[in-house]
Amino acid sequence: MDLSNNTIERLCRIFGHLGAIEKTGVEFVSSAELAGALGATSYTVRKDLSLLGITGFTRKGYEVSSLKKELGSKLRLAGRRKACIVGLGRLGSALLDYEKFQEDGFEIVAGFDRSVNKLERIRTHIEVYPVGSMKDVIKEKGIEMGIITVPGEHAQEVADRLTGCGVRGILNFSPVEVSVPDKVVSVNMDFTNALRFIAAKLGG
Amino acid sequence: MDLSNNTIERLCRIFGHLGAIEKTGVEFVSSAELAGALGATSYTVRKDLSLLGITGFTRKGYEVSSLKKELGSKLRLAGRRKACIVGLGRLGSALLDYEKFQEDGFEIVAGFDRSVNKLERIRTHIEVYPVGSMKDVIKEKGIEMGIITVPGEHAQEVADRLTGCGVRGILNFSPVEVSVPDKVVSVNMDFTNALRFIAAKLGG
DNA sequence: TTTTTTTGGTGAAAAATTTCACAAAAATCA
DNA sequence: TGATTTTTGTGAAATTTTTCACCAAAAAAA
Ligand SMILES: NC(=O)c1ccc[n+]([C@@H]2O[C@H](COP(=O)([O-])OP(=O)(O)OC[C@H]3O[C@@H](n4cnc5c(N)ncnc54)[C@H](O)[C@@H]3O)[C@@H](O)[C@H]2O)c1
Ligand SMILES: NC(=O)c1ccc[n+]([C@@H]2O[C@H](COP(=O)([O-])OP(=O)(O)OC[C@H]3O[C@@H](n4cnc5c(N)ncnc54)[C@H](O)[C@@H]3O)[C@@H](O)[C@H]2O)c1
Repeated sequence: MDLSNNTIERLCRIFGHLGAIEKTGVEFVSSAELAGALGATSYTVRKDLSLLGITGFTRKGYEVSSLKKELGSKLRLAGRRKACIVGLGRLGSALLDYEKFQEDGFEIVAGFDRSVNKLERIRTHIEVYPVGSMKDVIKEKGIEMGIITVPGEHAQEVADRLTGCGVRGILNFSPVEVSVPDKVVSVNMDFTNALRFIAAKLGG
Repeated sequence: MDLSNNTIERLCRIFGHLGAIEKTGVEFVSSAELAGALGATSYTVRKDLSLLGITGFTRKGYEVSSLKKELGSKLRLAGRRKACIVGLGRLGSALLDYEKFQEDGFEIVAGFDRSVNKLERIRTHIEVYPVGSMKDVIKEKGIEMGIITVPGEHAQEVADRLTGCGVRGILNFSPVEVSVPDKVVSVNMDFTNALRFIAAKLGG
């Protein structure tokens, strides 16, 4: 099964949205409702789901809890994944303590910084380490994903280090696009570029 | 001229990358180099630029400074834009003091929170206000863009308020997709979904 | 000077993605 | 019961996006 990035992204959002629906106690959701919450069309939602072999019920829609379960297992979002954060400045330390990642199965189990000063000062219940111990900590804790929150100048160097330690997924918050080996999945979240995009769409 | 979102997004990234090249003093850049830095192909870069009527020089590429200038004016990224942040918690207050937005022409000129406590405690040189004064402040300062960093439950309400005050661009950091009037541009940055996407791509 | 190489520009082809159209199934209604 | 409505599932059509092929221009090399 070979899903496009667009499809994967939408399915992940559906998965997230199902969590919210679940809390309301609603049992069934139609493709049109999902589409509305996603900014997509009902066709697209149905097609995306059918690509995974997921089917709903005529005249009822999809059963919320079983859809969530199926998506979770088909997209491998059900298990727990361990992640670390490199760069414990303003942004990195905010992320370090964001409890909601836990709820979604993402466990931030370590923070790294090259400044001993930062490490000493930081107040968190998550263990923090100097970058030197990255290899050991990542191996030992079985960390799969790395979050980069260092200045752009150091982003590539950190990405190299992370992939060198066996990390296969990278979420990069620096404005510099990092290049990674083929097998590694990397996503860039460039806030400034998001603002540029908005400005460009606004025009005038 | 009707550019696709993909094209606009790439052009914005090129614009950002040109800033970095400019600092190195390099005068010309080829479509292949830009493509490399972007994770695109040289065809796409050339086509994107040509859609804007931007042309380069045979055997030299594009002149960095004039390309930046042209992109800036064609995409309206050259001027200064004023933005505000609503929700001054962990993330919002980190964004409030992120100086680099300034360098790119985005001026964060106000912060809003509904908690008086937060407002009193926050240490920043940017003016902060209770949400009640949003309308006045936005009008008075000419704020065009709003950044939402409140909990998901309040995101839609804040988006409504912002658009009600005339804000036309929204960058939403909450995990809840907000719906806005047609004329308003909104971008969602859902970190958890980015992690989900990575996890789904990783598989196993 | 002539040839070769590099790089951009662009219409056409190919590929990918989205939308559509409609059959089928089930709930609702008359 | 039988007609009607609603909603899924999906192959086909339409649209969009990307890639390709190849020409022209200019620099470099011969
Ligand atoms: N803070 C924001 O609101 C914000 C907004 C948009 C983008 N960003 C981006 O996020 C990244 C982090 O921003 P920030 O404001 O938190 O920066 P910051 O300067 O506050 O923190 C950066 C941290 O990274 C550490 N560091 C630097 N080089 C390192 C290395 N090689 N290995 C390990 N640690 C290293 C520093 O010691 C510091 O603690 C930057 O790339 C920035 O552009 C931040
Ligand atoms: N902190 C993170 O690292 C992080 C990571 C991922 C996503 N997010 C998302 O970003 C958003 C902010 O996260 P946070 O951790 O900074 O939250 P937070 O709880 O620290 O801060 C939220 C702030 O919003 C204010 N607020 C609440 N309702 C409001 C309203 N209606 N109008 C104005 N202000 C209001 C609160 O007073 C508070 O100061 C959330 O949606 C969260 O899911 C945060």
